[in-house]
Amino acid sequence: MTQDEKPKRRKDQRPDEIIQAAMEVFAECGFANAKIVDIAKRAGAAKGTVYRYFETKDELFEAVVHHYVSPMFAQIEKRVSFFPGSTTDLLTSVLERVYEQIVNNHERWAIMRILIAEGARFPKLTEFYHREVLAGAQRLMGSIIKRGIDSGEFRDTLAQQYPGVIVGPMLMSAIWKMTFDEIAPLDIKEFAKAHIDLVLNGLRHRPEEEPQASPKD
Amino acid sequence: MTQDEKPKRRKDQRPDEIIQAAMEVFAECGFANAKIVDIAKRAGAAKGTVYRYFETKDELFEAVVHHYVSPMFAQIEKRVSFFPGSTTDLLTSVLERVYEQIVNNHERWAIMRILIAEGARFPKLTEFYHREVLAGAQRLMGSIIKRGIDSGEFRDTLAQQYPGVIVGPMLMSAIWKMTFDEIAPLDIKEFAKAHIDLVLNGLRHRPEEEPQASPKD
Amino acid sequence: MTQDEKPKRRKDQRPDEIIQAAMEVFAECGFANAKIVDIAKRAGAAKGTVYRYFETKDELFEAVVHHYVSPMFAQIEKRVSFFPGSTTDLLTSVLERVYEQIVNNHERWAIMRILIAEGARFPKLTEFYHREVLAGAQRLMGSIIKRGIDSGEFRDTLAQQYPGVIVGPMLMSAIWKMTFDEIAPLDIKEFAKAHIDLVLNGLRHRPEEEPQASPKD
Amino acid sequence: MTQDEKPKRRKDQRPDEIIQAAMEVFAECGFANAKIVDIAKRAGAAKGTVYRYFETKDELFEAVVHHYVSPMFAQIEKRVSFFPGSTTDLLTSVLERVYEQIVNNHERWAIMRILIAEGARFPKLTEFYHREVLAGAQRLMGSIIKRGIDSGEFRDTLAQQYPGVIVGPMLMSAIWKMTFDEIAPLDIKEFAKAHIDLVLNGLRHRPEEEPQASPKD
DNA sequence: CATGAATGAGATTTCATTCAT
DNA sequence: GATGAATGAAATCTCATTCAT
Repeated sequence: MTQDEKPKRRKDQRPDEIIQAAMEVFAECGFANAKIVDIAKRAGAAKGTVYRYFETKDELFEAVVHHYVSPMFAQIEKRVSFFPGSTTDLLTSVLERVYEQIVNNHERWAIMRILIAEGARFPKLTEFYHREVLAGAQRLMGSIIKRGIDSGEFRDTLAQQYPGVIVGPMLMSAIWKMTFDEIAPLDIKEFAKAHIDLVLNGLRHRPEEEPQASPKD
Repeated sequence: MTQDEKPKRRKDQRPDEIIQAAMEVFAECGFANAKIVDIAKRAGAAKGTVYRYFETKDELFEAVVHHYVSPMFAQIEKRVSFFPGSTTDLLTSVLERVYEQIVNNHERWAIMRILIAEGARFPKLTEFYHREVLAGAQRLMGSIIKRGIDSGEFRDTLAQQYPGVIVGPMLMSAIWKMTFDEIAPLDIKEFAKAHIDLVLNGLRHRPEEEPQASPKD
Repeated sequence: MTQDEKPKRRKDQRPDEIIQAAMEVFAECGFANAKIVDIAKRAGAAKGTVYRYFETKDELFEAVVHHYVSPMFAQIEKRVSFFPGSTTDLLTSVLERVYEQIVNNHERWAIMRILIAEGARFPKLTEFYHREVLAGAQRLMGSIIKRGIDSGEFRDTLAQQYPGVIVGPMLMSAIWKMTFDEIAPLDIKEFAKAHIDLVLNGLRHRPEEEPQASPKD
Repeated sequence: MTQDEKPKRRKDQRPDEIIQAAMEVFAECGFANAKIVDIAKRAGAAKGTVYRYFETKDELFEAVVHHYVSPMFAQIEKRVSFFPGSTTDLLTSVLERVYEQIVNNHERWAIMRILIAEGARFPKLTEFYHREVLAGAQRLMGSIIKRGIDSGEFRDTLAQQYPGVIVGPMLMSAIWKMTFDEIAPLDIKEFAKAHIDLVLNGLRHRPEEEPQASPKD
């Protein structure tokens, strides 16, 4: 069936508008406290309209996650493979980019917050999130570290298998922003600097050590 | 005929039993999805009994937080000031100890998870948590790093002012345990090793550099 | 297909239907014993529907009071000022009219009954009722008596300042109707006669007396 | 040890103390809103103690009514039959006495207020109240008026059969005191004066009329 | 398609009543 | 007898979901 029989006035922006509104409301209220009415209102629609596109609240939440989560590290991953400079520069650039997203793409982190909170109720989503985001992040970090090891810049550390030790502070800063920032504001730029400095120094070879082979002394 | 069908209730355990049951249910379901009936049942009591001790669900949650949160870093902080060895050993020991708590004191992290999720509804609690736990953790980490700098072991880094970059991975592992462990199990021991290795190397002086803050001499 | 199976709901009758049902149930049960479900059922609606229009039971009660209370003496007051006959006839007519309302407008008196019972919980409503009904009644009675005094028909009595002494028996009969009528039925018509006779004789000049307040002596 | 740290409970004051406390709480809150706990506390006892003496809240309320209601007009009735003076004086004295009770015996009127409110739930009590109080009041008033008619002081009016027209304003003032006094305070003394004046004048013969029932001669 | 009134399951909360100590 | 912790029925209120217009 062709889709242009009836030229739609709005094409079909409606679902997207709703997803966006839902994202906002979920981010503000969490899943359980978000009310469909509020989502509808924020999308400039009526309650019933939401149900034309999403059968249940759960399904709407799933749609939100799918919509906002997909393209996070995939993009970066590609650029990484063509990055010309040193791995130090690469890692710096990647981390800086992600920190920018913490400041700018508030929503993405909000999703993680909700999954942290109500993951038990959405095992499928949790898995999806893991597959789409976390696994990607791990792979990305792992490959960067490997690149550094291969190039002789980085030591051969366990960090390669546990990239969470690299990423962890970012998660912390994101959560802090969302939860404690009003009580104790966090200067993300400086935090990022501190983080990158720590991580790079933590990964780098110590000069007296032999590159490549780093037997414990 | 023995009388242990109904285990005797000592003095006034009831509130504590309820708090414990509540902790468990909150940890499993989050705040919004936890049902008072379930908490009561798990405490071996009836709905109404919960309300004898806690006027509202909110108040019960507050009690849970207050009960489980108090003595986290305060203890460690004292021991730190008397630690005889090198700061490297000290930091290692502290991190290891906290990682143990991630494995053993599941509940404490569950509280943070709920606060992350519903902090907006409990600003007082969020503040309380920050004051009792996070501020302590920051102070602790800050003082350890300062000790290392003063002793000449550590570089004078921004990490001193942003201890979150040290602690971040721990938070990540805790959240991972609670949220993604079934999908992708995390070996906390190894993770801890990777973390400690990264952090120590990240903080340590690189030999070619001049120690920036030599021990006062 | 017939269309009268379900009587059409015109525009927005729902709130009014609910208010009416609520009035009935409140009148029968009092405020505390009235159950929202019963009100809803009597309005041919479901529990939740009541809450679409009235946020709380209290608010519903307020709406009931506001709806049934407004135009009680205000109307009469206007007609009074144009009444052509003697004040004796006027007072007689007014009292008769109000007695008719006791018989016919059961609801209005029911409201007073509830306010008497639970006034403490609804100070705003009590004040509203006083302002809309009682103050009006007092003003009305006061002005009628003054008219009679000015015209020389009535003595200049304290009753002018305490019109409650005129109206009191009406209140009594209304309460009696609602509370004791099954035990000892009251013939309101005769009661009214007795009342009017007593009051008129109580107010009238005794012939041997000099009219105490002749028009501007 | 001193003797009365714990005041000795003579015989069994307990039930009476509870009844008194209940009276107070019922008067303040109405029946439905009165809580057994509060009654117990005010009686200086524990919840359970109330149930040693009164099986249910309803029964307690009945006891309260029985206790506070019994001896209201019976006493007066006897004194009336021996009153030496004129019926005018008698009626004046009776009304004055009852007005005093409005001011002093707040509780008795509170009972009526509750019966007005929740009479439907307590038909037995309503009947009891009617029998003990209202019927008595009617009889009393009826006999006084008859005495006045017989003595030639009063006209032979319908008021004899509807004594509510005499008593009505008292009820009104009592209700006013309990419900509207904070909004518009009522000077009961003056109100009583106005009432008595109206009633006496309303009952008295008008001189030009032939006494319809002349004193036996 | 869009709407929002209507629904009712389900959650919280209250409090009369019971009963072991 | 007295106590007050425990109980659970019953009421209020919320909100996801349905469906007639």
